[in-house]
Amino acid sequence: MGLTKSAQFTDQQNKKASVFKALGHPARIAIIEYILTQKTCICNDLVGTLPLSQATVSQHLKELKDAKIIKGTIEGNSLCYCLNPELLTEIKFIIEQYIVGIEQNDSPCC
Amino acid sequence: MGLTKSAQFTDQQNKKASVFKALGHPARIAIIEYILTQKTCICNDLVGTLPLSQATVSQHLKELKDAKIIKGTIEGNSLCYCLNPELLTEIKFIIEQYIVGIEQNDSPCC
DNA sequence: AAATTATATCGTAATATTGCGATATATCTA
DNA sequence: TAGATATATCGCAATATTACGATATAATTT
Repeated sequence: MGLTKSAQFTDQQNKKASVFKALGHPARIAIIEYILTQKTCICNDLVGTLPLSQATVSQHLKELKDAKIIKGTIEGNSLCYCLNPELLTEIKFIIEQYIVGIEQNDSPCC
Repeated sequence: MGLTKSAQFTDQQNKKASVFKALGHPARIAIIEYILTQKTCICNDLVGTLPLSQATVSQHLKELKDAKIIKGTIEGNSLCYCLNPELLTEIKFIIEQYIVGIEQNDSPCC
């Protein structure tokens, strides 16, 4: 057991879940919020900001990058990460659809 | 290791992360979407709908309930779960804040 | 009251995630 | 080119999550 039955759900459901999963760790929320405080992008001054080692920060960045929540460009001998507004907009739409769906239920019960 | 350093992040960051974490599993996305297809609330016809056992479905419902994404009321000898529009609206605000934050960066770089 | 139905919880096995030190890779600087 | 700097990846130990059968709880029906 312990193996998520991804094959049994739709691609859409798995895709949505993996984006939310990427947002589901405080370090990754902290990374997103740190990027927002910077006018330009970040490099690994994150390592100085977060209570985590360089290896761990790099791992979290990778997860955010894999989920396309952030994107990065090479900037000399360091990497420059930015938030991806397109993906955040998609997430917003998912949640909005859910809210609209609730409102359309003409007989709410709880 | 493997112990998330929650104490090192802000309450806000931990709270946001735990809501997203609750959304970060395809079964829980499927549960949310199933509730949306029903005019009234659900009980455990979910067990017939999802490829998971009753125990596992109940566990996922508990996580959604703990995160306040759904709320339930007793309905005879079964439980009736509904989505919580307030919480979904909060999630929408979090994402919107991030999007606004990006837009206010006058020198985007990626 | 006994059987049925609906749901929750316990215990357990398996997989996944988190975190870090060590090491690899790649660019920049002297 | 050698050393410094920035980042990624490997390998491992520890904790967390997922899933399920068995069992508990509680209301409903017969």
